[in-house]
Amino acid sequence: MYAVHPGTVSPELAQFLDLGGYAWKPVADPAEVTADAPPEGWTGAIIRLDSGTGDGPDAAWAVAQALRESASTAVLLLVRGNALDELTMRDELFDDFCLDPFHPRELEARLAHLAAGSSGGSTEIITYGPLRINLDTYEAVVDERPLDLTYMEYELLRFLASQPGRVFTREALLNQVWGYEYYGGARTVDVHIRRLRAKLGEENADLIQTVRSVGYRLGTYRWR
Amino acid sequence: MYAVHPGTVSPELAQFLDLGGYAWKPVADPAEVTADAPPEGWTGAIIRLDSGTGDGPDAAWAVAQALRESASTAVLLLVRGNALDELTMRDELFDDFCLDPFHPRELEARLAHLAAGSSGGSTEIITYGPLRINLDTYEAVVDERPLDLTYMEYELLRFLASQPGRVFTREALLNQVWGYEYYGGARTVDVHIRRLRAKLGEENADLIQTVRSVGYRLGTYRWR
DNA sequence: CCCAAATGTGAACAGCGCGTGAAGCCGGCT
DNA sequence: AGCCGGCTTCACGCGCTGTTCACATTTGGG
Repeated sequence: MYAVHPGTVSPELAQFLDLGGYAWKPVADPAEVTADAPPEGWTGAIIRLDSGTGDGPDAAWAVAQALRESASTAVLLLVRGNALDELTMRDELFDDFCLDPFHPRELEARLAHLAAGSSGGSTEIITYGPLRINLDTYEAVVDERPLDLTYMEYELLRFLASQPGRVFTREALLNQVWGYEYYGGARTVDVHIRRLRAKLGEENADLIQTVRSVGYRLGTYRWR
Repeated sequence: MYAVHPGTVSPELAQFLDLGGYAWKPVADPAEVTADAPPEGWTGAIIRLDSGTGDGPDAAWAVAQALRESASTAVLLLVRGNALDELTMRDELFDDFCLDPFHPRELEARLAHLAAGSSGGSTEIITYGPLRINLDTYEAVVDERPLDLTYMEYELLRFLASQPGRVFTREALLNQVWGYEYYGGARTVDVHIRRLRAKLGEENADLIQTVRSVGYRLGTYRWR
């Protein structure tokens, strides 16, 4: 079930949705996002960003925000060419957009792509080089070889991979991975890094790099 | 630096990229994805999916896969309207697409959206002339060449680059970079400056200039 | 042109950070 | 209770890295 804003849907869009077999429901304002939400949640959302009519773009953005924040729904914007500037600095409020008037096949492809879930926003699988971390199943593989990680090792690797290349100090790692109330030696991090490297194998041990006097990072350019 | 496939770039795309100030490099095949990768990694990728010419779509998909898997680069496809069917079932190989021929403003918006989505954190980068310092990854590059700096060298360079052109006395550098409680000879600064110049290379050694009887500074009016 | 101060250069020393192996410690399972 | 896997801590040694010194070179002034 797709949420469509504004409440008054253009004939072209309505025809496209009906002919394509999409289930949809108009959503007029942010309150209806939660009130009219189907039990299984929104499949996605199509929001027309039209600066000329209705309540203006602010209402559209409000609906988009409500959808993203409350249910992490994939949001697709329909924008007229002259409203492209509206998109800047609001990248976090939508996943994709389509120029309006739209080509039915393009819009169809975009909806399919969003449904496939491969958009940049909330991914369940972190991939970096030969490394792959499945956040749902708590599994990590490197070079298609599954890693048998302990809890702390997994959490540490996942955190490092969440922002590849960025250097984290031992204190930062202790705070973020172990928890803010943790008080213990910083060398503990070293030992876990060592085990991780060992389990990554000699080939990919340099995936985790040491930045002397600073901390560790999940490598960038230097591997291979 | 964007990766652009195929190697023979259409005039329209080349013009768009050049006028927009995008740094880009053609990539002919998957092998070049890693071989020609810039030190800091690809910013993104633009791949034309054209079923009619060249090596066909398979080569394009291969390049896309290499970019996604090796460096988790954001991939944007340029597709002609009649090639939209190619996209189905390959959602995991690209992040976004744009119909070709494209509207420059739409492509620009899509690239901006991809850039905003891929960079999870707020990456702070100091740029000065050929020099670039990434504060998050503790990496420094000059002329696209990565510098292998030690901790003190990096801290010193970062401090000098924080206020380009300004002259710092040795005492000021010792206080700000080494720490207020530091007690040591002022000549220590000279040695680090020397090593920095050496690692910057003969071409860019004059990025750090000596102001006799005063101290050192990064760059002059020539840059900026 | 000479001298002195300032800076560049090369090398050696010493301290420290990090990797490593191994030993404690704690909770869960049989 | 006894064992075991996993997290933490400790001690040791190596290699990097910062610091220092002696000497060469440059700069600027008298």
